Amino acid sequence: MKFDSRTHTCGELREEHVGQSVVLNGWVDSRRDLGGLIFIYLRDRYGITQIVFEPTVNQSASEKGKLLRNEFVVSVKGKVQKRQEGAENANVPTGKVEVIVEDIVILNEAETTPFVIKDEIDVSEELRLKYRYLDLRRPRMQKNLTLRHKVTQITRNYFDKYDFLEVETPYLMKSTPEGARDFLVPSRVHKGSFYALPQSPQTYKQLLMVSGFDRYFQIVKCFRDEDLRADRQPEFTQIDVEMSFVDQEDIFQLVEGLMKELFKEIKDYEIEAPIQRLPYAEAMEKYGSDKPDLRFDLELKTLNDVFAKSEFKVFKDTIESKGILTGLNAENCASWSRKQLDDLTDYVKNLGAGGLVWIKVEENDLKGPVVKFFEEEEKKALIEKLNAKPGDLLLILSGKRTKTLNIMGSLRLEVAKRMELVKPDTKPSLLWVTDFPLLEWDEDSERFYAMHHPFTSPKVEDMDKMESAPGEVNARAYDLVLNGNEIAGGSIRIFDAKVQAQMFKALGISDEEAEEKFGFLMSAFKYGAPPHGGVAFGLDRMVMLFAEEDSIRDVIAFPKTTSALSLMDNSPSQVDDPQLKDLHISIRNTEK
RNA sequence: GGGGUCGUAGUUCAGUUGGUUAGAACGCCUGCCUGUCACGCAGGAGGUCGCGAGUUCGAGUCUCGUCGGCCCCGCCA
Repeated sequence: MKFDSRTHTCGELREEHVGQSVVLNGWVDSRRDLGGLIFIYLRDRYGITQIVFEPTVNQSASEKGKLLRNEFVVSVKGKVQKRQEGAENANVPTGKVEVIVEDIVILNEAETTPFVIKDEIDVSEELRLKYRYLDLRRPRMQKNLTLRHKVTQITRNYFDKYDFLEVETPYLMKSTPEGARDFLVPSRVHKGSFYALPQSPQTYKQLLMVSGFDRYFQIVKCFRDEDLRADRQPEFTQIDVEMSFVDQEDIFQLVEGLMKELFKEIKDYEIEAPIQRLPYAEAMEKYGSDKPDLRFDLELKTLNDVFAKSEFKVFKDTIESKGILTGLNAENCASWSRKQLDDLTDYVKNLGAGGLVWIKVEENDLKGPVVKFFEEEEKKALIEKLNAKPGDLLLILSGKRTKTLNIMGSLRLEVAKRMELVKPDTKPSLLWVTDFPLLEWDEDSERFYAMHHPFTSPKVEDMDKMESAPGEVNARAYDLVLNGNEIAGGSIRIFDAKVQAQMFKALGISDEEAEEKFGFLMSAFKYGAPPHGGVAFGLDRMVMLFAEEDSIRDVIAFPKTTSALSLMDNSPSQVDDPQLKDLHISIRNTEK
C-alpha cells in the first residue's frame, strides 16, 4: 500500500517499468549538467535512479533542473525510458532505465553539506558525528541500520515463535552496589534520593520468573557509566532473555536456534551445530582469553615443564614464584625483522609485560638473544612442545599467571593480524565458553567479586566449597563468543534464598546490606521461585559483526564519542539553576 | 586516572632547518557544453594553521598548558 505521493522508490525501476508514468521523491545525489541535457541521480534509502531533464520535453521543468544542487529534496513526475545503447550503468541496479522528467517540484533546498554524502568519502568521524543526520544518509549507514532492524525483527519472531513474552521493565530503578557505575537520576519528589538507570534488567527478569512468566525476552536499553571503547557505549542494547525450569543445555539450544536463523537470514550461512564449547580454564591456558578467536589456531603452550630446571634468571624466577611460562609458534615468521620484533616487544610491554623472548628456528639451531642460556635438552623440548620447524618464530612470555596469559592472548591476536590469518573467506567462529569461576578475588579491596553477577548459581558439585574454598567454586555461567567478541553471556540463577544468602556472604555483603539492596529479590524467592536461567546478547556488537564494522558506533544511529559526548546536540550540558533547585541539587565547586 | 596518536581552506591532506604572499586534490561559485554517470573545458572565491600562554627579530613549525577526535590500559558484576 502506498502512503504517500510516490509511485515507486528510487531503487525500484527496471526495464519492465519502461513506458510507465511514475512519481519519485528523493534527494539529489549528484548532477551532471551538460548544458541542454541535465542528468540527476535521485537518492532515497532504497537506491538511486537517474532522472533526465530535456528542454524539448518540458522547458520549465528543465529550467528548474538547472537550479538543482546536491541534497535538494525534490518530487519528480515523468516517464520511465530505456537508456540509450551504451549509456547503461552496470554499477547501479536501476542502471538500464532512467526517468525523463515532465514535471518537478523542489520540496526543499539544501546548503552545501560539510561533506559529500557518499560511501567512499574519507571524512573524520568527528564531523560525521556532528552532522550525524547527514552521515546517516550515506548508503553504508542506511544499510547498517536496516541490518540492525532485520536482526531485531528476526529475534522478535524467533522468541515469539517459542512463546516468549516481551515485557518492559523499568528504566528508573534502584541503584545497585555491585557492578558498573550507575547513571543516576535525581528524584524531585523525594529530596536527596536517586533512581539509577538499569545496567541490565537482571533482577526484574528474575522477578518475572517468580511471577510465572516462564519465557521472557526484551530488546532493551542498558546503561553503564564507564569509559568507552570501540565496542562500548554508555547506553547500549541488549537482547535480554530468561526462562524457567531450564538448565544450561536448554539455554544453549535456544541460543543456537537463534544464531542459526540470524546467520541464515543475514549472511546466508549455515552455522556448524552444535556450537563448540570450551571451559574457561582451557580457554585461558590455550588462548590467553575468555573470549578466544578460533578462526585461527595459534595455540599457546605452557612451558613450565620445559624450563623447570632453567638457569635463565627470568624463567627461573617465574617458576619459583609459581608464575607461568607461555609460548606460541608463529609459523614461518623467522624472517621478521629486528624492527618488527622490537615493535612486538613494545606491544607487550605496553600491556604490562616485562619483555618478550623471541627465538628464530634455524636448520640446526635456535637463534635469539636468550638462547645462550638454554641447555640442549631444553631446546629440544621447546622445539617439540611448540612443534617448531626451521623458519618458525617462537614467542615466550613469563610472569604472573593470569596477567601473563592475558598479555599472551593479546599478542596472539596481534601476531594473527600480522600473519593475516583471517581472510575474507575465513569461516566465522562461534563458541561457548563455560565453567567460569563464580568469584574473582580483588587484591585492592581484599574481597571476592562475582565474576558474572551475584545471582549466578554455583555448580551443584561445588556447592560444598562455598564456605571452605569459595575461590575454587565454578559457576553455571557461559559466554557466547563470535570471532573473539563476547556477544552474549548468561547463567543459571540462584533461586533458593539460602543459597543467595551464602553468595552474599561470600561477597562480604552483610545481611543488613543484602536486605537493604536486594531484600525484594530475597523476599520473592521465599514465595515459590522456579529454577531459572537466561542469557543476554549485546545487540550492538552482534550487528557490528554482521555488518563487518569495526565499531558499534557504526551500527548505532546516534552514538557518543569516546569521551561520552554527543557532538551533535552537545550533551551533556549544564542546566539552569531553577532546574537544579527543583531536584535539590547543587554543583560542587570543582575549580582548581 | 594513565599511555599512544591526530587537529592547517567546506573536506582529505602536504607544508623542508623557525624565515617572502601557507599549497594540492576534491567540493563550492560563474560561464560554455544534448548522453553524462568520478562528465568535460575555462575562470573564480575560500585560511582565527583547534584554543591560550611562552621562547624568538620572526612560530603552522619549538616549549608548556588546555579543548576535542580515535585506539589502548585501568574500569566495564
